[in-house]
Amino acid sequence: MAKKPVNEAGDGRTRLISTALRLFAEKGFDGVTVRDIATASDVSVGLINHHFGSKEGLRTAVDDQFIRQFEEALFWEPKKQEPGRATTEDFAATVDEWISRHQDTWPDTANYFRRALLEESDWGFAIFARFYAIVQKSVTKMDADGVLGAQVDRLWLPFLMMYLELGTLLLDPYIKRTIGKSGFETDLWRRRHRAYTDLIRRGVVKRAVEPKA
Amino acid sequence: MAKKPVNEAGDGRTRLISTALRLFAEKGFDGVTVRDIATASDVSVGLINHHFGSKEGLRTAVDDQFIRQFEEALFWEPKKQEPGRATTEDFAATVDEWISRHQDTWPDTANYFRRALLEESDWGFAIFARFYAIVQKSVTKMDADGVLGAQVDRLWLPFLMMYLELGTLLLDPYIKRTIGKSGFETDLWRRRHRAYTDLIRRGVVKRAVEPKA
DNA sequence: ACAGTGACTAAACTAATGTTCAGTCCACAA
DNA sequence: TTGTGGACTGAACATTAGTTTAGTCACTGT
Repeated sequence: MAKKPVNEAGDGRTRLISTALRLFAEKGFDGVTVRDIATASDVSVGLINHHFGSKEGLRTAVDDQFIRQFEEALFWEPKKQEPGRATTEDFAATVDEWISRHQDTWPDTANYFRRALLEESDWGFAIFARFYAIVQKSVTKMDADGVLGAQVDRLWLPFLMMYLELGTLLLDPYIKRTIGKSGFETDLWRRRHRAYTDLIRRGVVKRAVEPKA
Repeated sequence: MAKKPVNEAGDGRTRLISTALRLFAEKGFDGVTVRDIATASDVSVGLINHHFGSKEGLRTAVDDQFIRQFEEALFWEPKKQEPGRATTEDFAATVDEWISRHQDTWPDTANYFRRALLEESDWGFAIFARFYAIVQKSVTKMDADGVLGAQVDRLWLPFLMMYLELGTLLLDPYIKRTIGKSGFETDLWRRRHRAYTDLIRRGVVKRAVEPKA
């Protein structure tokens, strides 16, 4: 080999972070050894501690990069809305758009997120809280606009909506094994989107105000 | 201590399994050492290998017991139904009943299940598949009874229903941190049940056939 | 040219973790 | 009483995995 002129995928530090993200996503933090990561990144073990102090430090760096990647979607704010129109769709649409823009790295991202949520990391909660605030706000808005039925449980609705929104993220491996393809494949994902909004709207919106089919 | 007359909680083997279930649920398989388990079970390390051959063997034994516990709910079959009545409720009701009957061990059960899904174990998939079959059947039945709207996506509906059903199971730690109490607390769980069935029915059932509020 | 800085390596180190094994104790059958 | 078997112990063992460190190399500023 030549003189190791900063690998095609960046320097050691960069490669370590992106490789670790992928491996953590695949096998979980405890399921990967520092040697695995080093080998896959084509660097020596020592470099991990050189750059990040410890394996835990590497995890932090990975988390940071992950969150930075996600910020865009996370700090989304609802734009001006025409009253009477369900704003939940805007949120879903933003997420969809974000996903399609990151399609190449999406599988890793999804898996990493899945594990973070299930491992109950602090930043996993931060992301959850952020999601919750958005959905919650959207529900409040709908309520203020008078499109929510009287019987609707204002406490549970946001959570149920999050279940529907996060369900594919958390359970996609099982979707895949059940129907043979990922729920994130473009056509399926689009269908899911329609099914989801239809379920929400027709279940939640008062019949009198219900939009034309 | 006397002569170690089979601890109040059964013999070593029994205690190891139930303790391991709890610890695995709390910290994950990799997050617990055999010494942790042995100490908490008040036996020596060696006993684990004596009975189960390896830590992995212990996991298998724990899985077996867990599945056996779950069998009742898993092998539930819908009873005779009055047509026109949404059978999804029957399933949800069965699950609710099962949970209330196992209320004492429920937190561990929920956590263990959560982790199993995350780890994509084969039996985790088996349980998922079983759930899916039940919900799927229920949907087919509703369709045959003509209570499903024409626009409803027959492929996604079962999954969306599972999301709603499993959501609290998977995300309860976050619910707890968000509203201060577990979604499984009796009153909240009951409210969730109502919110869920209401969301499903009014979103899914044709308006013409919709049951009296 | 020279010292310094920082990325990077590879072997050595250390703590931990799963496993093995020789041996104890007790129940039960011959 | 003897002895056989299984539950159980705990120290020793082997391996693994994270960390430390001495040292190389290339580049930078003086």
